[in-house]
Amino acid sequence: MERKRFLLLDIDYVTENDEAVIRLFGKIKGDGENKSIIAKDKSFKPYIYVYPHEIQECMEELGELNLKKIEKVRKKDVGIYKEFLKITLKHPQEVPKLREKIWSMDTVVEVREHDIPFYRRYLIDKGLFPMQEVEVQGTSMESSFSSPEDPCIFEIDGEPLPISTGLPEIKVLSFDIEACNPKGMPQVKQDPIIMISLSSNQGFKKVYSTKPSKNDFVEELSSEKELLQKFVDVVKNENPDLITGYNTDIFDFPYIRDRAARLGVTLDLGVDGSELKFMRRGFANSAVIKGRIHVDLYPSMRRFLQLDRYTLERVYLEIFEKEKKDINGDEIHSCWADGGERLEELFEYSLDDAVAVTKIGEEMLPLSMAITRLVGQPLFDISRMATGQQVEWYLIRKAYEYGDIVPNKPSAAKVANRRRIEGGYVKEPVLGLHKNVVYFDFRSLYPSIIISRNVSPDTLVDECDEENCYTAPEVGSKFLKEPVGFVPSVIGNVLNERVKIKSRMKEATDPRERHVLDVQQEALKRVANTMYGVYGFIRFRWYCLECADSITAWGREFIKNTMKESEKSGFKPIYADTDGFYATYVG
DNA sequence: AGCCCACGGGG
DNA sequence: GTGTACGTGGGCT
Repeated sequence: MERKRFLLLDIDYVTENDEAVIRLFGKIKGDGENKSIIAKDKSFKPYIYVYPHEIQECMEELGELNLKKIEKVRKKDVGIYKEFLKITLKHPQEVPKLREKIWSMDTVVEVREHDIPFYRRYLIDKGLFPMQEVEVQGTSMESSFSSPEDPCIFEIDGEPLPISTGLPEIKVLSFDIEACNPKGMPQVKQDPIIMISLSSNQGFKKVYSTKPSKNDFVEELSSEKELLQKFVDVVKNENPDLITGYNTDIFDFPYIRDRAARLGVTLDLGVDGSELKFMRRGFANSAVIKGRIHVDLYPSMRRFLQLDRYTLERVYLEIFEKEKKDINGDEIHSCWADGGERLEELFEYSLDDAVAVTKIGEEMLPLSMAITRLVGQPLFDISRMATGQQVEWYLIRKAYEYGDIVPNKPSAAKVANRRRIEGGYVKEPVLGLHKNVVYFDFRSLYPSIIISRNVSPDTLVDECDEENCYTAPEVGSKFLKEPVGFVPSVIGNVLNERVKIKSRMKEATDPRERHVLDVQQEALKRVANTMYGVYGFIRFRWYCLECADSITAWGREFIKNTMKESEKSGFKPIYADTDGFYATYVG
């Protein structure tokens, strides 16, 4: 038996001999080493929980189904211990087939944790975190691929071991394609791809095109087919950990896919030799390359920045505070047709776009990776998730650690019935120009209210003696003082961890280490500040109207009291919103 | 006011 | 893939 240690980049499962096999995609990093590994684990099985009316009868009824295993387990459900049946199945795809059947049984109240994707379940149960290292033991297998960067195929025997270390250097390759149409947006049926630009965070800069240039960063290919083949070859040769672009889910990759299909080019970009594929994520598609993380920076930028528009130019200006050179979309066709100096400009613009994406990635990816390492789900998923969903998956992992059973996702009917909550306190501004303005910041108000008032679905009670509970103003909801609720406990740990990291930051002398810690504490802050939101978002598992209303009620009270208090010290409040208030000092 | 539907980014 | 965005703003009834 041998051991392998690698950076965990991605995870999925495949079916081999009717059995689900988890695949961990990683990189063995060392002195300039950039070797891919695919570690397979055949031992993990899917499972769901069943809450029975009467446990013995239910076991008997379930026994008639062809299940792998039925066990009695005790799990905490919204603060109360209950006996559940844990049902192990043979294959993840049995879950959607069987859960309806089981749910409709007379002996069954409900089915729980039936909608947690298999690879996510694996990460949670094994305590693994993407973008961290993992150590596995097992056997190296004969590789069946013949790509230049042949991955090591490894069969896991035993438990994978999470290793807590710093983040090794990540290799990022960004790309951008150009295609043009005289009348507007290029049409995939008629307009070829005219150039593909690639830029890496390790100095790679190239434009491939079907026209020549006097610039030496441009390489001419004889046809569009050759151009696409070159793109595939470069990706395989560079073997990046991450592939980034801007709106690549919606534009670049679908365009490449359709042109490649017409021209007969195989887009075998995956580490396992698999082809580029598309995943339905709701209404939009995402482009998936197995074993490499495709991060479309566009959805990430929508989350991280608060802007009126999210064009690459606008985002670039926001982050770097300078303009990026830009060619108007309508002009691309004439630049291409005219040739000469205008074409040279187009080559430069195209490369500049890819380089801009690399630069934006260098600024923003560290935060995405820190959130990935905190939440513990793949970067591919994290980069496309709303912050509320990130928090939900963080809580699902914590629920597993705490021995709590996860609430079900609400049905469409339930979502429609759920009410949105009243917002924070807003005081209309006193109009005019004010001198000596100060800002009282309460952004961390909600997390601290959740902790200090123990606001959680599992501490919410109908009736309680005044001394044993906290009662929210206006709404009157009551929360037990003891024991510490699930969400308050999780937020408490997040904030404690953040304090620890901040003190480590103060001690750190290496500016790079300080930066890494700074990004980590930022990720913790974001998760803590979003966490109260899970109570108020109607489609969330931990939705709790009373909790959400109580938090904002306490928040309003707190802001108003603080405003009143500040007046005693000579301040005059002029404007307040949810997060704090402005005041002038009048003495 | 309430409902429906289109839109975002990309060239 | 143990799946099916999301929030908003305009036009219309």
